[in-house]
Amino acid sequence: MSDPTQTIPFRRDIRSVARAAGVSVSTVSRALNGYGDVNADTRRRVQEAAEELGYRASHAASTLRRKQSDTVTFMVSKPWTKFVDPYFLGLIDGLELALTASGLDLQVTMARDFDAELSVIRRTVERDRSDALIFARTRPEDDRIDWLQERAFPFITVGRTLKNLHSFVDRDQVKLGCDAVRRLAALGHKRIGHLTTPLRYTYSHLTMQGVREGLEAAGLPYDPRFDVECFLSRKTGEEAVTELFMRGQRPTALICGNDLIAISAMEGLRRLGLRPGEDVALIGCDDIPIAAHVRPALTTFNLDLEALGIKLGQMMVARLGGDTTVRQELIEAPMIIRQSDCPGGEA
Amino acid sequence: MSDPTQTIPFRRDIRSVARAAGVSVSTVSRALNGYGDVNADTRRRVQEAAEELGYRASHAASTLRRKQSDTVTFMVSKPWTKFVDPYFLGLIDGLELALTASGLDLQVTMARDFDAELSVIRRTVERDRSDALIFARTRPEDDRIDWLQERAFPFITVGRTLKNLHSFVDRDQVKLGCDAVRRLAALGHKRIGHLTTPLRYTYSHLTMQGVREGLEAAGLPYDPRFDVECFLSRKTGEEAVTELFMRGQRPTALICGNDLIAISAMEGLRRLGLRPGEDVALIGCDDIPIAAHVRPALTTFNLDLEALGIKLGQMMVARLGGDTTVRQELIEAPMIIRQSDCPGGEA
DNA sequence: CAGATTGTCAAAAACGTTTTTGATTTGCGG
DNA sequence: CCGCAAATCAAAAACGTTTTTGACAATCTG
Repeated sequence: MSDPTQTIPFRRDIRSVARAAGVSVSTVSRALNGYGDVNADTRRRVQEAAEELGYRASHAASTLRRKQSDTVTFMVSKPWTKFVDPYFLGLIDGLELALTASGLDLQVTMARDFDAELSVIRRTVERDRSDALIFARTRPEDDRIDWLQERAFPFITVGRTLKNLHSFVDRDQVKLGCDAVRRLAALGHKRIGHLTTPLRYTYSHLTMQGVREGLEAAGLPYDPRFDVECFLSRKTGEEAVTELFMRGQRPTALICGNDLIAISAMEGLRRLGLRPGEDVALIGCDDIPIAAHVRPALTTFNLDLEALGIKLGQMMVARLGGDTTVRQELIEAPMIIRQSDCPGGEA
Repeated sequence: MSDPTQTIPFRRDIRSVARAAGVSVSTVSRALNGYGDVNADTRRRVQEAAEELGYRASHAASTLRRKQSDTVTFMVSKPWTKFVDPYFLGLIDGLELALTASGLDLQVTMARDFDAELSVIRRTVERDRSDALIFARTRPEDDRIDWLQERAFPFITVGRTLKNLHSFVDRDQVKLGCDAVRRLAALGHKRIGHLTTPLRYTYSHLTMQGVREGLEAAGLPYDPRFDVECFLSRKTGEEAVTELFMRGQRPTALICGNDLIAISAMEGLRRLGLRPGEDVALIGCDDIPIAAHVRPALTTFNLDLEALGIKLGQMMVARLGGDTTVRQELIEAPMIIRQSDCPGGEA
């Protein structure tokens, strides 16, 4: 049994405030929402009464009447809930900062699995729970985006699609892949493996594109047999490395789609009797906190996710403010050079 | 400019459905909400019409009328948004599973800093956005809980307080601390350091209590000089180790409040010329994904957070179903023995 | 067969806001 | 001193549901 020492059972609706302040209901509303035609003295009286009673407008009633909830929904998909993905948290941090600065609430909902994604979106949109949507993990062709565009519902994605025209923020994955190759090529590597993140996501394709461009720029041939797709849930970097070497490819360097793949790949290399960072160079991606602490310390790409989130939030504020121009923002990811990318490349 | 091929501008309110089905508004509501007094045939017709139109009841209107939102809010505090904390994600995963199974929506909001916590709670409660609250990182005396109890607003915490009587789920931290000491004592260690998580949280105190109980059970003296508080944002395990050894204490084993502290402490040991897992034993806590991959692989405590989340969700369902009995559930955390807890203890 | 009961539905009253409309006062120029 | 504009506010009409009330049949009971 809950046993509160002193409950507060008072009715805290707008009528009580009106009574307490000795004005009409409509005046209370105008006073609290900062409208013009209310006397400064009256406004003060109303504000005091509201404060006194601990009154705040019911969100449901306000939303119903105004037809907007001042709420933005961020949908997070399954892989992020299962694996610890730094992406998610830093991004939301910045996003929340930008949104609350403009009086918007951020609300996060989960999509348990692939199919749930669309149904979460439908629940949110059809029930009018939110003014706009944000989600990531975009795919080359993404039916979530088709659905939203059919209904002209505001949304911004983190990541691109290859089919639709829409606003997004994204990391410059192409440049990232290119930079990784350039770095390794400069260190003398000629056979560069690529352990990619799942290819169902657009960003994996863009990284691959960057890798290919980098190879071309370095005058190296592209051989698809040096690519292995890593599914975080099933095939770790360790297994990918094993597969790569079993296949007969013997890369002297590995570009890894993320840091967990890279760290796990180090394990795989050791199992094959190779020393990561000495016999085989590695470059990761994301710079998760542990990346600096593993041995050899991981060379990787950082990304200021909070900044990305802030930019995302500002774009959303503009969009909800009525600006419907499509904005597509790319962020550069600087390389953090540590120890895992060693020279190499003897035949 | 967004350029949807085919927008759907139709009004999708309950009136349209009523018109389409040739019945009254009230019948539509009763039919869709599964009430008894509606003919099976009529109900089918209504459901078809609703399906056809893509109708769902506006959440705001429904909430306003029913005075409940069928929504539970999980408030996540700053440290979780800044540091990658596996706690958060797995827990929410299970929680969401249990809640949606009962038709409740989970919604996550962020509290940017210490002060924001109460104001987030106030926004949620006073504006009636949610039927109940969940939050973690409880402190020995927690004014969030005072505030909620004053208002008799439903909530469940993850973690305990030392002052109030309320429902919670928690890990059995005392047993955990005790187990860690027992393990190390059995391995021959006599001088055991404790790098605790921040003491403003209750669970740190409970772990310390467990450690003390374990020492006593093992016949070892408790010396507070072997405790160092680690603030994740400022003092990593590395610095804590340095401080501990500089102080002149030379523990042969370290119990670390979480795995990041432990991994960072390994670094500190190496810097002092000591080999973690050989010269000094370490036990971490939480079993984050990387714990198995560092060298030496970290001995730590696992916790089935998804199970904890499910339990939490079920408690919440019961609470919102009208059951107001206080429930306090403790989960045991099994030790995962790897390599970092070596024998030791020679004087 | 009268009266009571049931089954099915429509009408209308909420829920707590915001916004429109219009009424009353006040200030002001002529 | 009179009409006109500006300032201030109250009344009332929404917003889209759910739930209560009650009306009308059809069915049963005695």
